[in-house]
Amino acid sequence: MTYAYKTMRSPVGELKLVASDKGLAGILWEKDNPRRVRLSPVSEDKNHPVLLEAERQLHDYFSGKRKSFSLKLDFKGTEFQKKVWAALLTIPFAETLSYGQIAKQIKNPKAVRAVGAAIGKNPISIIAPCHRVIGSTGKLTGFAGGLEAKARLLALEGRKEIR
Amino acid sequence: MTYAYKTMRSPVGELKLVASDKGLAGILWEKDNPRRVRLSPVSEDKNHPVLLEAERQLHDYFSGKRKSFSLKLDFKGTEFQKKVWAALLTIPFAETLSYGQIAKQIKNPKAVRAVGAAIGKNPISIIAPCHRVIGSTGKLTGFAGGLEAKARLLALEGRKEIR
DNA sequence: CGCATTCTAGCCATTTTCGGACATCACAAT
DNA sequence: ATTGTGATGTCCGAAAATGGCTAGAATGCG
Repeated sequence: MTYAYKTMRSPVGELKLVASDKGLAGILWEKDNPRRVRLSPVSEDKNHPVLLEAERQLHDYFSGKRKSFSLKLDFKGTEFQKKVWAALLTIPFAETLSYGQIAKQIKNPKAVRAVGAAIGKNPISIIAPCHRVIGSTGKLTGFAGGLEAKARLLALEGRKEIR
Repeated sequence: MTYAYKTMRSPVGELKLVASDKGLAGILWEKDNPRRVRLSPVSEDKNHPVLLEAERQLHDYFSGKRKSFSLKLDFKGTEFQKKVWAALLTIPFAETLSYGQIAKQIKNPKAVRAVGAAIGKNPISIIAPCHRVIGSTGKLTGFAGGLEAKARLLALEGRKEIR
């Protein structure tokens, strides 16, 4: 199976959208480490319907016209990771949770570091809002797209925990 | 990708023939350990052209009417293993070689045990004649289908190194 | 001695195992 | 305030174990 992809510009740099035959499978950063998220083989398809729709919704999001997404998503990962990523989808626009709160939510309160690792491998950035997960102390800790981008996204949503 | 399979009776027990879209990929023994050769997922297809042809040639072989096979083979394995299995194909009907001789033939004369291990994982038994490889002392040593079957095959080819 | 059998130490690709490192955090002990 | 600890899933590298072996040495027996 081969993934279709397409790139787009955004306020947080170039994004690479990736789709499988089941839905959107990835939103990757320009300088994303290829071993962070493994989606291959890929081939470019600038007219893929899922990718075009994703691009449209993202544009709306970046211009402030959209606060939630409606797309078929196809998460590739382990059971544990899928649970974590599903939890991300429940965080509303402009709100934040800590890694520990996510751990509790998936009924595995001690798996805090594991949650961190799983979020670090979130394939569908932005739509699965890993940027809304911050340290329990309020620090931004880490972000695949760079902490700058994390702060930028939160600012876009009206929060100012930028340090 | 899914493999097609079909079973057949033979003088050395029931055989399971497996084909990929590129050719014959396996001939497995009835009580073959599933982790010896990994070909999955599979689904039964009693009319698969490659499998039917393989079955025909095997029948001829067992009834003494055929001394060599002519089929497209699709070996799944590492580079090293493929080299070893390719060497097997060069052993003529009714002849035998030792593991050390195979090692020499693939220009890796010291990789004797590695050759043993690779032959132990030969996916296409009988057609890739692992039964024609015996210890340097003449002993039959090992065989995935059981030493009995090994002796049987060699006897069928007119040799009598049965101990 | 001569010959057969047993032991031993190398050899090498693959598989299995093990130990850290991680986008953490609550709690306890300095 | 700062530092240490344990709990957790996944990945990755390194290290160890595992074989369908074998040549040569050691051993045992007439």
